[in-house]
Amino acid sequence: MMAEPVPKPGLISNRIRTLRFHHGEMSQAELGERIGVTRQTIAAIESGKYSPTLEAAFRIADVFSVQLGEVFQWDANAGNRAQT
Amino acid sequence: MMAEPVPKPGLISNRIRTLRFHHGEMSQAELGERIGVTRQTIAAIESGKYSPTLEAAFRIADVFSVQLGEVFQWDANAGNRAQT
DNA sequence: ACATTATGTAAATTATTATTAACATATAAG
DNA sequence: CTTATATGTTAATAATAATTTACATAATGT
Repeated sequence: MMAEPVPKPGLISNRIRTLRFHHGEMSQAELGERIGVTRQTIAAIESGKYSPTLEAAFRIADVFSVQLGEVFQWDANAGNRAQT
Repeated sequence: MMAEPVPKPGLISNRIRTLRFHHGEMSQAELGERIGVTRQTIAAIESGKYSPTLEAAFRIADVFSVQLGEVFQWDANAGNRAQT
């Protein structure tokens, strides 16, 4: 045994990249500055390496003037889905 | 010097307690079971000791069949408010 | 009185998110 | 070619969330 050396595909997806481009091609660095985290953190969140804290999630939605649910989507059924 | 031995009043408030009572007086333990965390974690989140992970927040909202924003409120202006 | 359930809270440990620093590639500008 | 910007990625460390175990009180029921 011993598996999962991989990150976390995760049940939570996000639309950060799209939203950044729809907001003047905002860079990861600028978004990071605006919400108070580093650009590496934005990159990690955007690529789904891990999920942001609830506060960071609220702040990101605020930057784009949308609801939290329009940035992050949680798949309630991931995990217990039919196999094929 | 040396302050803040206290938790974190936090910019994020929640209505978990109210929602639990409006859903058949659901106990902290049951809510915890339903979303996959312990009752102590629910107690800590409910009392504002710290914020839940984004996934836990989505799961809690799902249990009560409401949007995440109806359970957790983020005060965008906390921190930079007028002083009386 | 005794048992059960719900909740509060604390300490020690584990897991996860975030940080800084570093080095990489790609692109556009001059 | 050189410079600057944007992004990808990794390692080591720090900060925060969650866990288990434990003990406490209050309320309810028998």
